[in-house]
Amino acid sequence: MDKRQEDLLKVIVETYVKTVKPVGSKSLCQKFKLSSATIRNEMAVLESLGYIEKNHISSGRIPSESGYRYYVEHLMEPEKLTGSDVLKLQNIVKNQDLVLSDAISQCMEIISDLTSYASVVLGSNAEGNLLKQVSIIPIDNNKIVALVCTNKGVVENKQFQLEEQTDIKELIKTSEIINKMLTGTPINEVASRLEFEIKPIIAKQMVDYERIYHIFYNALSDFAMQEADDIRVVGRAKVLEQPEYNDAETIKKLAYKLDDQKFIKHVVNDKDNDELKVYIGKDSEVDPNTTVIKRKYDINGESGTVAVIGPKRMEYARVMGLLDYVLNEMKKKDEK
Amino acid sequence: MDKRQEDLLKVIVETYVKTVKPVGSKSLCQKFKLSSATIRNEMAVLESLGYIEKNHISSGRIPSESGYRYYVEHLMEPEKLTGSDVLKLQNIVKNQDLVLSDAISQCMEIISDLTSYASVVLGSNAEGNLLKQVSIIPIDNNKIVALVCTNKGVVENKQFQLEEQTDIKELIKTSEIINKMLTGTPINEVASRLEFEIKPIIAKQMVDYERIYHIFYNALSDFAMQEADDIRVVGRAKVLEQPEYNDAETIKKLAYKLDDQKFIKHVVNDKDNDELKVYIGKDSEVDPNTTVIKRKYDINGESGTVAVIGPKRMEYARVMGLLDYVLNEMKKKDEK
DNA sequence: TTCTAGCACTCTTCTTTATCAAGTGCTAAC
DNA sequence: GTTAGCACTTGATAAAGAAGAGTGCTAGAA
Repeated sequence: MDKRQEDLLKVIVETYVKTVKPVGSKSLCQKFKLSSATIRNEMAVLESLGYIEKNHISSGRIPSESGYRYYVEHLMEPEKLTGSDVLKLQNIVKNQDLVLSDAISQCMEIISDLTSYASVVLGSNAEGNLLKQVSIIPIDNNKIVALVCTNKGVVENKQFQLEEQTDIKELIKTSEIINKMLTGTPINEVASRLEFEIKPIIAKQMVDYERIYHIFYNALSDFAMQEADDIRVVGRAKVLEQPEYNDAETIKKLAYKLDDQKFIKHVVNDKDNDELKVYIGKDSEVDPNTTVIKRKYDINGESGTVAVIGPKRMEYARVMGLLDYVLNEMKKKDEK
Repeated sequence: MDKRQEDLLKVIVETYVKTVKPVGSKSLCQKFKLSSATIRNEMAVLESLGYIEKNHISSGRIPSESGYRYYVEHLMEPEKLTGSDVLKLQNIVKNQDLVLSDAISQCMEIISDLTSYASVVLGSNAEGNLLKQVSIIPIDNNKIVALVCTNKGVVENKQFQLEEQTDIKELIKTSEIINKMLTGTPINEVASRLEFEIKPIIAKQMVDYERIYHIFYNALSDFAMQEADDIRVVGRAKVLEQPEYNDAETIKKLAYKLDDQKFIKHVVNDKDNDELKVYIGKDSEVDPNTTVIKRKYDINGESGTVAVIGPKRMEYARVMGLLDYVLNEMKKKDEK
């Protein structure tokens, strides 16, 4: 591909992204100061290379998946944000109260708003977390809340109904034992240490130890199952408005997938460990017309993943720019 | 309306609910042992009363909104559950660990699954809750988690980034003061008492009291704003599969509304204080083809609202039966 | 070589037209 | 009060035609 062909591909992608209409040769004459015939010839080359395709024999061209990929990898660069975009994000970036994970969540909400794509925030997996503290808060005579907090500040709470014979004092005592012995334990090992180290101890001291064990086991096991890492999807409904989703069946399927947390987690999760990954079309596993842009971050030990889900015909440069901006600002903020 | 007309309306509603096709006079001959002409005459009466309508001059009849309403109020009664439905719900009902609110949430998930409608659980509004306890958990030198727990076991947690000069000991001390002085305060009054009672005290004792006040104010104000009462919508995507939603525009709009928590909260909230309320069609505010069945519960002081959102052509009797069953079982369980 | 004008061809989209089946309302007779 | 019969309306479906956009290819110009 020579320079002119690359230029042509770039213009085709960007035009199609804007107009959502197949790009014809005539419409590009002006821009290239060439006749439509010449452009048609060049287009034929791009088509034979697999970068563009046509819906039917006499339609304009649209970028193929590899066309988009080539565009993302070679032709595009992250767009500088506009003033108003910066303004909207600044509110959050400047807010000193916000902990990293919350700040990122809120920024991703804004990004979803700005772009009309869906955004995903996958909190740092609890896997690496260490147990910080468990607490029992008595609500009334037969109800308690068990709280579990990790060293990264992830909190899980669960209510339990007690039976008559269970003594709240014993529960609290057990929580103290756990805090003394298990603080600092990786969260996914807690359940087994609970069984083999804590259970024997309380078995000697307490009447209703089975039940007490059961409660802590339950409160802690959510983490072990990794259900605790919270995934948040924003803008599910907004992305459906994109014009390529114009068929009832497609929309239903897409809505279904976007609503399925497990699936989204799978899509966004560590299929690859790259810092930046763009899954275009079929690669997205979401829908042949959909792209997922995924970025991992690791700022001062706190790591996680953010992603944007939109049509294949996505404003790649803009989204990249937005993500760059947010993660850079976060890094800056952390360094201060 | 005489008995025969009521029967006819009932059959029309139930047939239409099953088939999603306008009901013609011929198809009812067998069931009523009458000629189609007679049925047509009776249908004309029902139509003049506004209970059924036709799409166009020569189509079969479909129930109108008031037709459905009449059906719900006079012709239908809650359906007894099938064995398999009971079986699926029993798993949750029998689980002694589950606190009421969790049990109800999980039952509503099952109901959404069984019916393919969306279900909503609106946790008891935090408005009536009283402050039980606030805690500060230090995560590391400059990060803490602030926990707020109410007398009904609702827990809210929020992370805060500390600045250098803020002393964690002072934060913890403040939390103790709050616990001593404000426990039992209605949650929506906490913010103002914090300002007028706590702030003056800590102002005397602590250097960085402004910042400390700010943290607690923030942690507590979510409740005051009533964002804390958690609403959960399940089956958002599933309900879109209903055959009446076959137009891309309609589906998008519906998806949009179901994804909007504020809107759903508005729909399900106390427009009326009735224990059971059925909003049919336009009354639902969701979509002219949609019905919302809403039930409030108050079991042992814990109150909340559950709702089912489905097509206007809903299996009313079944949904009513399911809701009856769940709430009755919960009540029984509580009495034990 | 490289570019361009011209033309036949293909395919989509939109509109028009015709036909079919379902179901109604009405009348007259049972 | 019920029914048979018939004219009529409407939506849905398919077929046919016209318009428009855009292509590929050929032959000639720069």
